[in-house]
Amino acid sequence: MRAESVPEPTLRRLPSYYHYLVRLREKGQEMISAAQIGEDLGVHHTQVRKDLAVTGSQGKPKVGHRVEELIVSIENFLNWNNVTDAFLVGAGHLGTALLGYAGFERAGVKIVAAFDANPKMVGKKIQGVSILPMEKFTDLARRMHIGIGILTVPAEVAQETAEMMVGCGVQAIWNFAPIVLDLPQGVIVENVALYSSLGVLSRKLSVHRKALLAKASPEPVASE
Amino acid sequence: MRAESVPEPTLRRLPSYYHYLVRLREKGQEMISAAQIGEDLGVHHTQVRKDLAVTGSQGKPKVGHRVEELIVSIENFLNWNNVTDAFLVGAGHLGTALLGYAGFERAGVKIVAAFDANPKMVGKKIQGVSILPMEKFTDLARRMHIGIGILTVPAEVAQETAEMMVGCGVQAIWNFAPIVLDLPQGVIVENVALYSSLGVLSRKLSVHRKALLAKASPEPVASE
DNA sequence: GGCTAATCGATAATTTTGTATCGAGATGAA
DNA sequence: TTCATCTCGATACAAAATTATCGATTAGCC
Repeated sequence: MRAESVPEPTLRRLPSYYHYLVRLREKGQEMISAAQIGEDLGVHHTQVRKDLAVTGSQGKPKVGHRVEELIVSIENFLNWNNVTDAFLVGAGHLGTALLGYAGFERAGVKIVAAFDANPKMVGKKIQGVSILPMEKFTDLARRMHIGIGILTVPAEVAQETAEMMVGCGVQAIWNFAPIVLDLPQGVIVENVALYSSLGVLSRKLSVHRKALLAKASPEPVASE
Repeated sequence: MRAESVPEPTLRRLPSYYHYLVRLREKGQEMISAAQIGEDLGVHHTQVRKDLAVTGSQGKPKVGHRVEELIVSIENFLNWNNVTDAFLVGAGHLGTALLGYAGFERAGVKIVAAFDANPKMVGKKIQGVSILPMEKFTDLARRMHIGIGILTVPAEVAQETAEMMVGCGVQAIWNFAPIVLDLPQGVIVENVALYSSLGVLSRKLSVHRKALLAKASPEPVASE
C-alpha cells in the first residue's frame, strides 16, 4: 500500500482517537475494543477498525486493542514522535494564542521563533518564544532548516508571506488566513478555515430554527 | 429541495468563495465566471457551479455571475446577515484570541460576553467584552436567549461546560477542545480540531520527506 | 441579422468514503 | 476439552462527493 493512499478523513480522525486513548490511559484502562471507541466518538465501529489498521496496530479477538500500543502506533504513523521546528509569522491575537499552547510539541510541531511586522511586538517574549522582526526570517529559516511555517497574518499579506516561507525551504504551511494560497506543487498546505466552520454552524443553526418554527406553525409546508 | 440536504463540503467551501468574492469586489470587479473562481481556489468549475446553485444565485451565459449578487446570496444562505449572540467560555490564550477578532460578526456570530473560572481573569475587559465569573453564565444565558456557545476550555471540563450551555438553551456549540462532545440530539456541534489539522500536516510532511529520500537513494523500493 | 465563442446548468460516470456482512480466531466457562 | 461468545479483519455493498459530458443560452462580432 502506498503511504499517500491513506484517506484524509482517516488522518483527521486519528488525532481524535489519540486523545481519547490518552484519556483512557490516564484512567488506567489497558484494553479497548473498536466498538467502544466507535460508540464514544460517534464513528462506526468498522470505520474505527479501518482507521486503526492503517497505523499497523493489530487487535486481538475477544479482548480488543492494547491502549498503550494503539497510542504508540498512532504517534508513529503521524510522525508525532519526530518534532519539526516551526516558525510562526503574525504574532497577533491568534498567533500569540498558538504560542501559548505547549501541547503542539506532542503533535510533532515545535514553534521555535515568531515574527511580526509590527515593531511594537518585536522584542517581546511569549511563552518563552521571542518575537523577531520580519527581516530576520529569511536568514534564520534557511540556517535552521525550518520545515513548517505557521501563518497567522492578515489575509492581505498571507500570499506573499507564504511565498517567502517557501523560498526559505519551508515544506509545509499551517495556514490560518481565510485565503487559498497559490504555491508551487509539492508544498504542503493545511488550512484552518475558521470561517468555514462558522459557515456550517450558522447555516445549521438557521435551518434548525426554521424547522422549529415550522413544527410550531400549523401548515406543513412541504417542499421538494 | 430540503434545506438540510446541502452537502457539508459545500457549506465549507461557501465561506471560501465569499472571501474571494469580497476581495474581487474591493478590486472593483463586477462579474466573475465559475471557471475563474474554480481556477483561483483550486476547485473544479462544475463543483463551483453546484455550490453556488444552492444559494439560489444564477449566472448568465457568456458573462458569468455578478460579484455583488453572489456575495449577497452566500450571506443570505449562510444566514450571515442575522447576527446571533454568543457566550464564550474559557478566556485563555485561544479564547482571548477569538475575542480579539471583530470579523466574526460578519459571519453571524457576536460574542457578547466571556466567562472564566480563573478569578484572575474575571473583571478584565478584552476588546470591549467583559470576562465574567462562571457563576453568572446560567442566569445570563437564559435571560439573553444565547444561541451559540463558544467552548475554549481545557478538554477535561469541556463536556460538563457544554452540558451547562445546553441546559441554558444554547442551540449550537463551537468547540475548540480536542474532545468529542456527547450531547442531546438536536444540539449543533461544530468542532475546530486543531490537532486533526496537525495530524494531516505532520503525516503529509513525513511522507513527503520519505519520498524525497527515496528519490535520492538508488533502490526504488516498490511496495504494493 | 446570423454566427461564433464563452458560459451556464442539468445529467451521467467515476471516484471516494462510509456501512454492512461474514468467516476466523481467541478467551473463558462448563 | 469443548463450546459459546465476543471481537477482529477482510470483502462486499451503499452512499456521498467529485469530475466529466452535453445541450442550451447569450453577448459580441462580422
